[in-house]
Amino acid sequence: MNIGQASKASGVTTKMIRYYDEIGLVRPSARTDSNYREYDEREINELRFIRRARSLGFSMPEITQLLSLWRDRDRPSREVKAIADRHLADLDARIAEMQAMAQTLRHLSHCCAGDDRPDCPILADLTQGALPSEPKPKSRRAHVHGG
Amino acid sequence: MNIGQASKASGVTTKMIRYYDEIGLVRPSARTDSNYREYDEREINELRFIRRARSLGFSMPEITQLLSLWRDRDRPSREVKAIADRHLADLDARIAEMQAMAQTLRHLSHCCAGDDRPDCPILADLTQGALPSEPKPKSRRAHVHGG
DNA sequence: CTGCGCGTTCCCACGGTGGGAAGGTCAAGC
DNA sequence: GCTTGACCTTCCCACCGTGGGAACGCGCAG
Repeated sequence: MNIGQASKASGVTTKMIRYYDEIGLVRPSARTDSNYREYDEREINELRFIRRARSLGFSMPEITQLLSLWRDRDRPSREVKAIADRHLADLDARIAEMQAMAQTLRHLSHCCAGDDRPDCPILADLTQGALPSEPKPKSRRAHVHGG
Repeated sequence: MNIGQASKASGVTTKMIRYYDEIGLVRPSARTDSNYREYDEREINELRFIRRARSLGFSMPEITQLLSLWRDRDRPSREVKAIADRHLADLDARIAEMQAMAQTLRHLSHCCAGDDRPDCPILADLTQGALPSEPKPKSRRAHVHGG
């Protein structure tokens, strides 16, 4: 299978397949005399694996680990689970962060008349909002706007 | 105020202040003879505005619009609200997407023993998961993997 | 005048993805 | 055989923010 066929079979663009080759994630099993990449069923599956993993939000480094675990028939599922759980925690944190943004925005939007007049609580919030506000970096941590 | 002072006053790094200058978002009101950027109170406020807007997840294009509305004393709050609502919808969509990922992952993780054995529902999902899933390419177009 | 901190510009990197140019290859049709 | 067009190759560039750092200029204090 050449790259185009691999692309159709895996649902990964040729650009991305070349990129995965370049970064050493999925190397074609062979090259033809004329330097065309050749992929076999196994690599197609790896490509699909990556596609699926990306759709679950895994980063490339995580996928690299996942893929090497996948290739190792003797992996302990513990390791896979650890990666998944770490990613899950990360995902949850980002969701929480975005929900905080959304909630603030929802409130602000709710308070905004949205008419022809210039008075706008949204701009008002943006204007004064989030002053440096760290006169006492005592025990509190974890600002929304991270620094 | 030079860039360092502006940075302290606004909470925006000097790198970012230069970047905002470069893309024309916030230009220093003046330059000294020796080409140092000079910022006045107004620009410090704009910098803070941007910082706050970014903390709410607005993109640079959105901030560009927001900022020009902020500068216009006669803006209709309608326009501000429209931008905020669009961003909010975008945020909600991304949250939903990430929640779907998280839920799938949570389920998979839950099903994974996480021990020394190699059997792993997480890898199993990744392996076969998300087949191209187009048994009937009838009227539908718009492939995920575009040509 | 020297030293240091701060300013300036310019380039590079990241993560992933896509666009496109310039050139080689392959299969099909004449 | 030769042409054509689709496909392959590599290489560079862009995005969006953000940070790192080099090379060089400036300002203030000793």
